[in-house]
Amino acid sequence: MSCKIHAENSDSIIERCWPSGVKKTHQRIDIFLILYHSDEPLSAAEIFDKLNQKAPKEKYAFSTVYRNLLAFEKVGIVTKTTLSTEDNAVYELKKSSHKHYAVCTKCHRKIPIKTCPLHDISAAVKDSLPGFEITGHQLEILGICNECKNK
Amino acid sequence: MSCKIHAENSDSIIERCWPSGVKKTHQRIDIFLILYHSDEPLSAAEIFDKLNQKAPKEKYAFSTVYRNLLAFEKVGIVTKTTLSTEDNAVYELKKSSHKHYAVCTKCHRKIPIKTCPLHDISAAVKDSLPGFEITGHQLEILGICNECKNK
DNA sequence: TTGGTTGCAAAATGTTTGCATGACC
DNA sequence: GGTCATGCAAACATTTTGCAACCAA
Repeated sequence: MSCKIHAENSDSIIERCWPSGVKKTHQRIDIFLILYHSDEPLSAAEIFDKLNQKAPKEKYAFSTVYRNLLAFEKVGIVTKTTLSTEDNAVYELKKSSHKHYAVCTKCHRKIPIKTCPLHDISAAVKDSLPGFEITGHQLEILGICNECKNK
Repeated sequence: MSCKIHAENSDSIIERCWPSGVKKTHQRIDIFLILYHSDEPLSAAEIFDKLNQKAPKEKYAFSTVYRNLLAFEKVGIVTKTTLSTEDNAVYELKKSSHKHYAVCTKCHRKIPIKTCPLHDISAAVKDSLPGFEITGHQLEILGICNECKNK
């Protein structure tokens, strides 16, 4: 899944990225790595599926997934959002630079957008919202992706 | 609720705005008027509550709300979205110019933003998404509203 | 009159919680 | 060894569906 030429092994990713104050369990580590290697936000169900397809012998509970996503969110390394095309929540690791997605309204594919077109917009918005302290924003571009268009 | 100086009465709103091909029932009309007079997107539960507080003698079923919101969506006069701060879907009438909201992350107040800062951004985004046909976008500004800040 | 719409109840999702067992430090 | 995390099951919330009675055209 990783796009790096020299794939970093899981141990060193964990060593480098693990949040302090969070006990390591193999379930947590597995969930973290799935998020780490995904280039799009995942639903709890998608994470659950990936867990079980990676290690069918292991047992994972749905509640474990939810509880750990919440735990990660609390220590600030995971963001929970809801895309406007879906009814359920999706989760992703907070990256140094935040991300936006182009969402295909047909296949629901989520394509990360490299640039954030909003950095200098905040000021303009600020004028129309006196007193409102902007802490962030969420942007989705909706449309039909290349693959769906050619069907 | 209406901000107009000469409040338009319900009958003429319905006569002017009712979508063709949709049978009129008093439940549908009530739901439509609630959406019409709201300046923020509403959840199915909020619409249901408003229905029953407006006319406590009448009976409305939750399923009626959902079915009619879907019916309105199908004929293209209602938009269903999910705000990133909430888990459930919200609905609003499509207005001639679409709207964005500033969402307070504390009280979840939704403040409509007058301008859409994205019209000329689409082009810039288009470059980074070859083949992706942009049909729309969804933007939320997150932050703390004036009221919450002064608590 | 007749087909679409409603209310009710039940099912289907998605998410959260209680509790006893089990694993990490 | 004590504490916190897990699995399981049950609770909960939101949304969808089946069906008989009902209403608008």
